[in-house]
Formats: sequence, C-alpha cells, structure tokens
Amino acid sequence: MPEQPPYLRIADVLRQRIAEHVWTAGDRLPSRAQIAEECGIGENVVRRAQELLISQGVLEGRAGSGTYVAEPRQRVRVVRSSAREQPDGSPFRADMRALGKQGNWESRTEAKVPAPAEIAGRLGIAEGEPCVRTVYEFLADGRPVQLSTSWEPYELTAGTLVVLPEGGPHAGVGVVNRMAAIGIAVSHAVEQPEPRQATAEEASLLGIQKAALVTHIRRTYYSDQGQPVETADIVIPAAQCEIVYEIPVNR
Amino acid sequence: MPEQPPYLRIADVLRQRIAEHVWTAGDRLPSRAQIAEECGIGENVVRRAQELLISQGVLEGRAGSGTYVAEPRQRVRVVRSSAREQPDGSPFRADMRALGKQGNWESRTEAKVPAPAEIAGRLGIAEGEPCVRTVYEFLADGRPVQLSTSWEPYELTAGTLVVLPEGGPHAGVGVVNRMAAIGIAVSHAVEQPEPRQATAEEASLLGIQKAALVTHIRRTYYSDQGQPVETADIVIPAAQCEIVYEIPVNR
DNA sequence: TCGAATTTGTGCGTATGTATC
DNA sequence: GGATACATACGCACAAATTCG
Repeated sequence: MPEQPPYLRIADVLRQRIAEHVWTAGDRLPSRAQIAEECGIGENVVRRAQELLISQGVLEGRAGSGTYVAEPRQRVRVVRSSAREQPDGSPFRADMRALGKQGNWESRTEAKVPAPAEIAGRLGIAEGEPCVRTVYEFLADGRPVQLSTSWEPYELTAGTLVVLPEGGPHAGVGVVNRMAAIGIAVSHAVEQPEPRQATAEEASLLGIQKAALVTHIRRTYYSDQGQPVETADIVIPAAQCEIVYEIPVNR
Repeated sequence: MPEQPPYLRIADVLRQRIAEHVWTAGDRLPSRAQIAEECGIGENVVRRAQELLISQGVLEGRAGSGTYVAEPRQRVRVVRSSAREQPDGSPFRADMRALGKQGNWESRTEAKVPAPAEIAGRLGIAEGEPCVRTVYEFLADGRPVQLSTSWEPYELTAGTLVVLPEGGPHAGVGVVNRMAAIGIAVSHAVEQPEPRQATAEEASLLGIQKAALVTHIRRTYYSDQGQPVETADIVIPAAQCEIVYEIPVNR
C-alpha cells in the first residue's frame, strides 16, 4: 500500500485550501508553527510542503514576513521569429506593444572588452580580441522581465556611427537595422535555448525567487556572408514570460 | 566576513579533485563515511555537497552502488527550423543523420481519444472531441533522447490513408508530408519552449536523474488556412540534447 | 539462490542565521 | 530593539537499491 509521506499530504491540504478559496491570491498563510500544531505534525513537515508549492509557483515565501499565496500574474509573451524584425524600432518594444504594455530598457555599454573564450568561439574571432559589450535590462511596465548581455566584434563597427548599440542616431533599433546602416546584411539568427536555474544575481535583478527556472538563450546573428556579427546571452524567467517561436514551413 | 559554509567548502574540494584528475569520468567516489572522516566533518555535509554537484551534472548518484563522476557525453543537437522539413523522411531522422547517429523511435497510437481541455484549446476544437493520440519515444543509437505526445483532430484525417501517423503508406515521414498527402498544406509551426523539471515517469523513460532539467515544447502545426492540424508536447532533457532554432531574417 | 553488508536516498528534527514588522 | 517568521545548516534514523559472498 503506497502510503503518502506526510509532507505530500500537507501539500495537498494547502493546495486544496487555495482551490477552495479559504486563502486567495496575496493572502498570508498562518505561520508554520500554527499550521503544524493544527495538523498535528512537525514544523519541518510544513516547511517541506511549502517548499514544494513554492517551487511550483503556488506559494511565495518572504523572509521575515510570511508565506503568501502567489499572485497569478499575466505572463509576458516574447515572440521570436523572422517577422519580429521591423524596419524601424526594436523587436522588444514590438513585443510589448502587442501586449499593450510599455517596453523600456536600461543598458550599459563598454567598448574594447577582450572576448572570453566562449564568446570568441561564438563570434569566430580569437580569444582576447576587443569587443563591444552591452548589458541590457528589459522592463515591461517598469518591471524587469529579461536580461541580456550582447557582444559584437569591435573591428566590425569601429569608426562607424553604430559602434555603440545604444548611442548615436541608430540607438535602440536592434542589431539588424544597425548593421544595415553600415552595409552589413544580417540574414539569419541562431538561437539555442537552455533551461537552467537563476543565479542569485539574476534572481535579484529580475525580482524572482532564488533558483527559479529560467530559459538561457544563446543567440547569434549572422551576416549573409555567414559571418557572426553579434552574439548575446539572454535570460528569461519562466514564471513571468512565455517564449514563442514561429517557424515557417517551406516545401 | 563571509565565511563559507562547510558543505560548499567540501563541494569545492570534490570539484577540485575532479579538475586535477584525482578522480576521472566514470570513477566511483569513496563512500560518504570515508570522505567525511577524511575531511573531519559530518557525513551529512558530504551528502549536501554531493547533492549540489549532482544537481549541476558534475556527479551522478546511483542508489545502493555509489556516487560517480558523471561522464561528459556528447549532446545530441536537435535543430528546429523551416529547413528541417524534408520532402521525404522524418525531421528527427534528419537530425540524427547530421550527427552520424542512428535515429529510431517507438510509438503507440490510439484513435478517438477525447480531447482534454488544454489540447482542445490548442487545436481550436471543443473539449471532448475525438482525437488521434500518438505517444513517441525517440532514440539516438538506441538511447532515449526525446519524448513526444501528439494530438490530431480525428475528423481531419478520418477515412483517409493517413489516419494513423505511424501506419499505412505514409508512416514515419512527419506531419507536414502526411498532411500534404491528403491535400492539406501546412504553412507554419508555433513552438513554445518552457523550462521545467522532469517528472518521475519522464526521468525513468529518459534514463536521467530525477528532477533533472528538461525543455517542454508545446508545438502546433497550422494549415495555410490558419487552422491547427496537429499539436504536440515534446520533452527534451537538457543534459543530453541541445536545441537549436534557426531563424531567417527578412527585410 | 539468497541474505547480509554497504551505499545512496528520504523524512524529519533541532539549532542558528537573518529579514521584516 | 524586540518579537516573529522564514531560510539555512546539520544530524540522525530508516528505507531502498545494489553488490557480493
């Protein structure tokens, strides 16, 4: 007979109370000591049950304050397809506009940063070659929803008006448009999404729970000559964003 | 002063021994009791350190046997792009051929399965409408690397030669080709990749560690009329496969 | 073939740290 | 600053799986 372990039983009790609207979104649960006494079990069993529900996004723990029923917030839809590139304006802002949200970002650019080994490999240049590195923090209605670190070979844009991705007359229109301005035609992008857990720093920047699930996308843009022109590491929290790829089928 | 907790210190010790090739891939580590005594710490601290490294894919625990240094196996590259659809043959087999591996799969089809609510929503049909459900297990060189559950509206293919995805003259060539055989042109696919942890059942089917990270892709194929013709839930383990999207940029 | 020893995995308790009110 | 509540670290007992004589 497969008897359920106590902590799973308690998890079901908590889940059911939420389903029955005994506790609703945003409510603070009684303290662990109270729940433990009420259910006649150890305090640690309650903790395990709550940890489980927190990892599933049902609850939310706030240190020093209490355990709360998670608010079911609307997830931001991030579309990744060829149609996303607009002749003007940024892809991200287009995503946000489609949702009726205001898209913003903050960025910090540094020139002549030596390429680390992995980045050099992705850009097809030698390790240590100078790059332009830009760190982005994307905001939807003021809340951070996406992080990105972009790398471009310095040699590619040195001396042109588009050296700085977020400066000059072509600021904030995306890689494809910027490269077009200096005569480089971007023909395709390769994206490699990988599931992992957020680092402590990412969790703090994104305002999500520690070790929450994120999708880490390694994206590289290629020119029509097949040369990499930009590569980026993009971090998207699963709880707040859904990622959509649209793939045309050619026959 | 940020003093490191003991279990993190031990984790670093273990990591370093692997880096220094004291232990190499496939080696069995000494038992927890031995390591604990050697380092002069509690047995449980070793356990915590090992759990951390297991979750990072550095170690591998085998119940009743021991803790081993994980083998750095070559990951299978799964390409998802428009160019993947071939006039004949399956997309999966093409992926495997590109890697010099043998691609196979096992499948189990069931007709007239009532559509659950979520599937019905994705296919644009009413809940409970009959569907053809096919469960796949994809193998690379005999090892499971991908799970998939596919749903098609029964009405779409009823009475034709392609009712059964893996039966009849058009078996094993993929959705696009099968639909073409009955005059339905598939124009595009939408894929929604989501990071999560493997369920116990998935972990057992894929031969991966419990709660290992996977990418769960919800894929839907649409006809040129904009009608959904098939939707699938695809589970790809992160440790074994890398997913690559190729996106053309049109201007 | 079977059972005992070994080893990992799980459940649960306690002590302490730390954030919040 | 004190009280409260969650977060973390660690220990012990036992279950489950494996190995081996």
